[in-house]
Amino acid sequence: MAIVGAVTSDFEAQLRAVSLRVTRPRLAVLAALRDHPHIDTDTVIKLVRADHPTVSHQAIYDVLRALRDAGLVRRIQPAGATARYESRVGDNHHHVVCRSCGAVADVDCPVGHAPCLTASDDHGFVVDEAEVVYWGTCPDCATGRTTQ
Amino acid sequence: MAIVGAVTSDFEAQLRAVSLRVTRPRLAVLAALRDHPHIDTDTVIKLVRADHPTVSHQAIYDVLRALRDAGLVRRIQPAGATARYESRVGDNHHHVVCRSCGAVADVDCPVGHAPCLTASDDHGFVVDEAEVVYWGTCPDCATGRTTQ
DNA sequence: CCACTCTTCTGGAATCAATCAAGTTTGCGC
DNA sequence: GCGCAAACTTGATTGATTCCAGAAGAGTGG
Repeated sequence: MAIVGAVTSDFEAQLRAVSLRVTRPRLAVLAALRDHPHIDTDTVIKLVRADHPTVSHQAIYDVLRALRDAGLVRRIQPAGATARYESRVGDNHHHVVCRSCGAVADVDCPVGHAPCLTASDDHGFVVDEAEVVYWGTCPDCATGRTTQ
Repeated sequence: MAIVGAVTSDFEAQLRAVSLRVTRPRLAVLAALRDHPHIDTDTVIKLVRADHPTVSHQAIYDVLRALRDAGLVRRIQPAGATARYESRVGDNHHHVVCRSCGAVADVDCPVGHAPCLTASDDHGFVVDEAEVVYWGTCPDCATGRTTQ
């Protein structure tokens, strides 16, 4: 598992770069986010416990919050769904969400930096980001309708 | 309060138009939504109980769901906040949300019909709506920072 | 290499929005 | 008015998330 080792030390560097201590739960969470682009909290807990059964759910919440505050991960929360996290940050991309199964896919932002849209009337708000959620039906749900 | 009576009968017409029974809780919820453009569930309960103290919270949730299913109100749920409802529907407008106090304001959509944006790569999804949330700081929080 | 300190993690309880279930009331067509 | 189905009341329950107190561990200086 030389590759895993190499990637783990990469995670370590990421953590040290933002002055966060390097702990097993944090490395495991980062690995889970690398392998699953749009992952919800519950799945993070399951994946982390596959390798480290003793990790508490509170640790996961703490880690995710710390990583979010440090800017290493982004939290997305489509209406009516539980929070999801993704490790792709910094390019201001958007998401397309399936109404029936909740699947999420990335959509590149043509502009690439925030805010990529300007409001017609901002009511005096200082807008720094425009978040776009495309709602629709994913290929699986559209064709087969078998997948739930 | 002749005006109130007139508006109440307007609500009554709205309900009948979508085959919903006219009940006091429903009229009270519609009145609350008319007076408060972006209202959360808890505030709806408080406002309705000001006039009808016996109305249960379950009734409010039922009414809001029925009105949403009927298309009379829209549910918006910015990440990290509780659900809010608005009675302005049908014009596909968007919202600007304050990061610090959660205030919401309407932003007109230049296109006016869904979907107003097209994804650069839709991953095979059939997109029917593009929801835009502008994140920023409202005038109160930007200047005084007193209103928190 | 060891001790110290502060951050992080563990385990458990609490909170809050929202939903579910059972029984009662009520709008509205007849 | 009658009766039925929709809607409401009461109360319990779920599920995601947060709070709290004490234990463990990471990083630092000796």
